[in-house]
Formats: sequence, structure tokens, C-alpha cells
Amino acid sequence: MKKLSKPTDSELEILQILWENSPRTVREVNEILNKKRETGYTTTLKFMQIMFEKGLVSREKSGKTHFYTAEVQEQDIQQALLDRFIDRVFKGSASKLMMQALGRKQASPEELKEMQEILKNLEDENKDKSDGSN
Amino acid sequence: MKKLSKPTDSELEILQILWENSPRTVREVNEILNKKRETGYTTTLKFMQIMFEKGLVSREKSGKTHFYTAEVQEQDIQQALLDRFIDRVFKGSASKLMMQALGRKQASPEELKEMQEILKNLEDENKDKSDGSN
DNA sequence: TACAACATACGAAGTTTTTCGTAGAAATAC
DNA sequence: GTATTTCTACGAAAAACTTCGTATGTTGTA
Repeated sequence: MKKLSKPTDSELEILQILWENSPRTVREVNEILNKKRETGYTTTLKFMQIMFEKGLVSREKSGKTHFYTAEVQEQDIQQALLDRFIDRVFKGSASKLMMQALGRKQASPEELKEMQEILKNLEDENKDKSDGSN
Repeated sequence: MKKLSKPTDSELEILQILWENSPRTVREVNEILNKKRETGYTTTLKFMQIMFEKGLVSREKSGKTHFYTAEVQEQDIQQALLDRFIDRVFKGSASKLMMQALGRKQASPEELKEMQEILKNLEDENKDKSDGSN
């Protein structure tokens, strides 16, 4: 069982880009990154080299250029980061997190509605199960 | 409008302790910290001095000893950290966060049930409002 | 008073993460 | 071929965060 080294903030930014569309070159990633905030080409290159060493991404050479692909699953990373976040910020209480998420100012009405639907579905599922075991 | 400087991991650990019970001395905080992981007294002291400079905590002198109190609200910090977390990890989608939170392995049945109740209450609230405005 | 116990202040070293400059190899253009 | 552009590799500086040693001051006690 391999432990997945959790990405730093900068590494996560790059992973997000690779998850969206792979494979990508350093230049492409750097250009996308630069839409949000200025960052040098060699800076991005360095990160991607580090990520390669860590096994977060793989790469393939074509001519002189490397094409990078994410080697970790988005959901796995989200899960790991979320678990840690809940522990750190909400002392392990996922329900406290949820309350805060539901109440947050930045949430759009669509998001709120969506969240409610998710929960509703979950309730229905549980009703189905509730006559059998336990 | 004051910008609240977001705490680092270590600062957050200390804030958690102060939120639980204030005011506290450096020694008390350090002892509580040491239940989880070993950390030197002057290390804790240094953090609390930095936090004082940042305005995260206030302190009052009694004799030679300082008594510290959190100066930021737990909910405010949680909100700020959560917003940032959702942006970074879930690209701004709170509902994706919620799905992941609901499905996580570490969630206990009690937590799940609690989460469902929260959502139920929210739905009921929205029903109350739904005849009037909007 | 002198000593022990315990508190603060502060500098600085150690780590981790981020950023970038420079050198040199590979592809492309002229 | 030679110059220009574009890529990688790498070292190291810069920045952010963590950790701790040491100096010094205050309180209490024998």
C-alpha cells in the first residue's frame, strides 16, 4: 500500500490543471497558471519536476518536450486533504463542517439547492436500507 | 474593515485550545499541546508572542505571567479557512465538498445522521420562507 | 540576601516551500 | 552551418514556518 504524499498548495494548483486535461506541457500549464497570477516559466518547470520525483505526475518525452499527466486521482487527493482539514479546523467533526458550508456567504443559491438535493438523495437511500439489517 | 490574518497550522492548534477555554497561560497551552505531540515550552511561547503581534490573541499580565485570550472568533476563522479550502481543493464548488464529506470513510454513523438532520432542518426552514419573497 | 523555580524576550538556526537565474542540449529558422 | 528560440536540469536564493537556546527578569522561599 503506497502512501500518497500530499501536494503543497502550488502542486495542487498544477494538479487541478492536469486533472482538467492531460497530458500537458510545462508551457501550457504555465500559461494557464498565468491567467490567475504571474509566475515564471522555470518556477512551473521546477514544480513539475519535483512532482515527477514525488510520483504525483508521470511524463513522456516527445522530441525535447515532456508531456505530463497526473498520476494521482482527484478524488483521492480531495479525500486526503478533506480528512486533514476536518481534523485541523473542525476538530474531526464533519457535521460542523457541513453546517459552516451550508451557511457560508459565498455559496450561491444554486450550490445551496444542489447541496440540499444531495442530502435528500442520501436520506432516500437510507430509507430503502432501513428495513433490512441493523 | 479589518482583514483577519489567517493562522498557520501551529497557530490554529493554539487557537483551538484558547477557544475551548480562555484565558490560559503559555504553560497551560503547552501542556495541552504536549498531550498530542511533544513540543518545547519556548516554542509555544514564541508562537503565542507572534500571535499577539498579529492580533490573533490578547493578553493580560498578572504578576509575571501572561494570560492569553483568543481575539478572533472560531466561526470567522473556520469560515475563512473553509472558503479558501473550497476554492483550492474543490474549485469553488461547495456541493462537491459536501459529496466528498458525506462519502468519506472516517465519517461515523452518528456524524452522518447528524448531517442529515442538519439538512432536514434547512429544508424545513426554506419551506417556511418559500411562500413569501423570491 | 541568596538561591531555586519559572516567566518573558529575542535572536537565530532548521525546515519546508517557492521562486528564479544560468548553463547547456535539442529543435527550428535562416 | 550558425543563430535563435525553446526546452530541461540544477543550484541556490528568498520566503514562510517551526523550533529552540540563551539571556534576563520576577516571584517566592529558606
